[in-house]
Amino acid sequence: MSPDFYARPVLEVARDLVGCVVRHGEAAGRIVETEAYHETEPACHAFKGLTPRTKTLFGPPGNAYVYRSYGIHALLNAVAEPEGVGAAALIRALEPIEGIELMRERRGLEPPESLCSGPGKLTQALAIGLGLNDSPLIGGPIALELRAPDGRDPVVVTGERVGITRAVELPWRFCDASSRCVSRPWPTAMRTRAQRMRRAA
DNA sequence: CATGGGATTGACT
DNA sequence: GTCAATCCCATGC
Repeated sequence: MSPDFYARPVLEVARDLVGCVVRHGEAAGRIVETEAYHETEPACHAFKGLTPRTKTLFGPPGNAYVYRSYGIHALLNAVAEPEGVGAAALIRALEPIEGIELMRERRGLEPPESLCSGPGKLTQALAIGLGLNDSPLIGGPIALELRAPDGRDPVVVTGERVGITRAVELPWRFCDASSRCVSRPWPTAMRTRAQRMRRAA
């Protein structure tokens, strides 16, 4: 993954990350869900400007932005857009590929589709903590690989972002409709698809 | 210095 | 469906 990949509009980065692989140590997973955040809209931490917390967001593209959510969970983002623009793609769900037993130990016994089906779940499964904030995604402890080795193409659908109270109408969520590991609630496009399959069954 | 609010999750009614 | 857990940081006095 080259630095140029991240120095692009965050909507493109978020969309193109679906189908890529995140690796930390012995655990790896295929990205099946992302969301885009940009300084020009109020749901983004960078909306308020440069503070100690948002310093990473305004820094070089291709770094990890890891922050604590609800006092409990660490959430993983990839910083996007040129340096000086506050934007990042939130990685919200993975399909486990490698180190599944390790993920089970870290999360407690779980069916594989529940190990990484949420932004707080996947950081726990991959042992990604706040100490990795601002670390590079190229040549750093967290690695992002361009496409899953199985060559499977994601079926990318968009939807509204989850868990926010402002700018809720923006369709800046990207999901792989062919995966069962996407977090709830599923976007309308996927629910429709599931209903069709249920009717057919 | 005190307060309030989350880019969530899991347990429970 | 509801709700608590838990902590960093932004804001205001």
